[in-house]
Amino acid sequence: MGHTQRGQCAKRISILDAAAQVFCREGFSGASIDEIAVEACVSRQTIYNHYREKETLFTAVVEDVMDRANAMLFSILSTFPDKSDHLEDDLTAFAVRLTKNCLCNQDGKFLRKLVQSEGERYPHLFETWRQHGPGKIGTALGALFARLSHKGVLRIDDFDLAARQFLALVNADLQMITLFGGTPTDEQLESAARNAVQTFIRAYAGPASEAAPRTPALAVVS
Amino acid sequence: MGHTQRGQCAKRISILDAAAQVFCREGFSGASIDEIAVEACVSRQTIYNHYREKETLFTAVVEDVMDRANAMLFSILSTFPDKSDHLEDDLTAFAVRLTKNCLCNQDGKFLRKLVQSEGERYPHLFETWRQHGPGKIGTALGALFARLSHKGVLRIDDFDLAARQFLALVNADLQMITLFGGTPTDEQLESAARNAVQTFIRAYAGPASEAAPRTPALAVVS
DNA sequence: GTCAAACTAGACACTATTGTCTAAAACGTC
DNA sequence: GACGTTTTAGACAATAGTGTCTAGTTTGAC
Repeated sequence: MGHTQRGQCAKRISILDAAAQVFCREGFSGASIDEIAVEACVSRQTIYNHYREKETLFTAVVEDVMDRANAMLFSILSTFPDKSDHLEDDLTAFAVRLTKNCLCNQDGKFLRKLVQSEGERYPHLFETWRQHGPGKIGTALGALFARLSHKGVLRIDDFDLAARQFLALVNADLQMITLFGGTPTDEQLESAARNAVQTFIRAYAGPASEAAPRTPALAVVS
Repeated sequence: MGHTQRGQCAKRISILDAAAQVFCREGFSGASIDEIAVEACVSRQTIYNHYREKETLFTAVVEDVMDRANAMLFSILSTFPDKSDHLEDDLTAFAVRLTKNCLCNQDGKFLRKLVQSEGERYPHLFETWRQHGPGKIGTALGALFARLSHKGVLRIDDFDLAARQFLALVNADLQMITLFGGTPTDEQLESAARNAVQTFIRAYAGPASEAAPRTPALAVVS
């Protein structure tokens, strides 16, 4: 048993990579092993050697993409602006990083599409993703917003809610583009992020919810 | 040629209905004509009589759902609060109507899922939908927000942007639920709508954007 | 160079699906 | 009840895909 790790590993990666693309393009039923084999420059039998059957390959691909996506996600989360004198610019830059590297990249597209189309068929597979991915991002972002709130930079009651709304706002301008598999340009990313951050800051800046519950009359500039 | 409209029409509806469910559940490739026939309580040949082939049936189903969804959408849009002394409550109720009858119902689920999974394969089919559906809802909602803004109830610069953000905020709390095909409860709908409306009003209420212009250049649209 | 492991190419049985065809049955109208 | 239309059930060929098997080839470590 010589440790031919490099060769095997290269094939594995090649297979996973090709399978991800084909599954994403055609869905689970529409993807054929032959197609994946051709795209991976590998014989069909090799695929069956590594992964017993189509479903095994599929779950392996999903787990692989999930791991990469989560790693990237928390890597980006760690760049959340901790101290900043230009909150709008820093939050915008953060939002751009987040969208570009997590939400709009290859893996993000794959997960959005596959969760949507095959999520109901593989509940446990995607539920772990939901917990470790979008579930965690909410609370993690929430914790980061909590820091900003405690510093008085923002005035936030419900941190998790604010995090969800932040993400939703960032997606507001991108959804139409990303819906058909399109990739937004850098300008679109920038614009979407800035629009989102401006609205977010307007909603959560200034001393609110102290005297007056939530009705208007809030001075904006600090 | 007796006008047996009722019988034929009933079959057509039955087929379209069953096909929508099966296509939604299994995707285009995964759905089999036999399955649809069984679900529609109809022989397979009848399907081939009405729709020449699988693809014809699929486009017919999509167009059918699109029409229903658009009709419902504009029906709900017409209930946008025109005059209101309780803006938050009225906007919340509107958001609940919108989510319940358009975004989270059977047709909304179908369109979200199928646009995502088959959108790239049928560009023209879903592009018309994009223009007549979500494309129009943005501008239509934008026009309604413009009215509120001109009355001084809200202070909005970019109406279409505000509309997109309103929709995004409403979805913020629902995405996690609706992602796996789940249907939110009335309480969840209410809560999501209220959270969204409160944040939206906080961002767009009060005299803003006159003393401190937040950014010179926005409104980037390609 | 040897050797074992991995890879390849192709044939193979099996199943599922599409779309066609036919003859019988059901339906609705007159 | 007769008639035309629609529906049905089933057989049917054609195609495509899965997963297995085998025999031959490459690869990499020693």
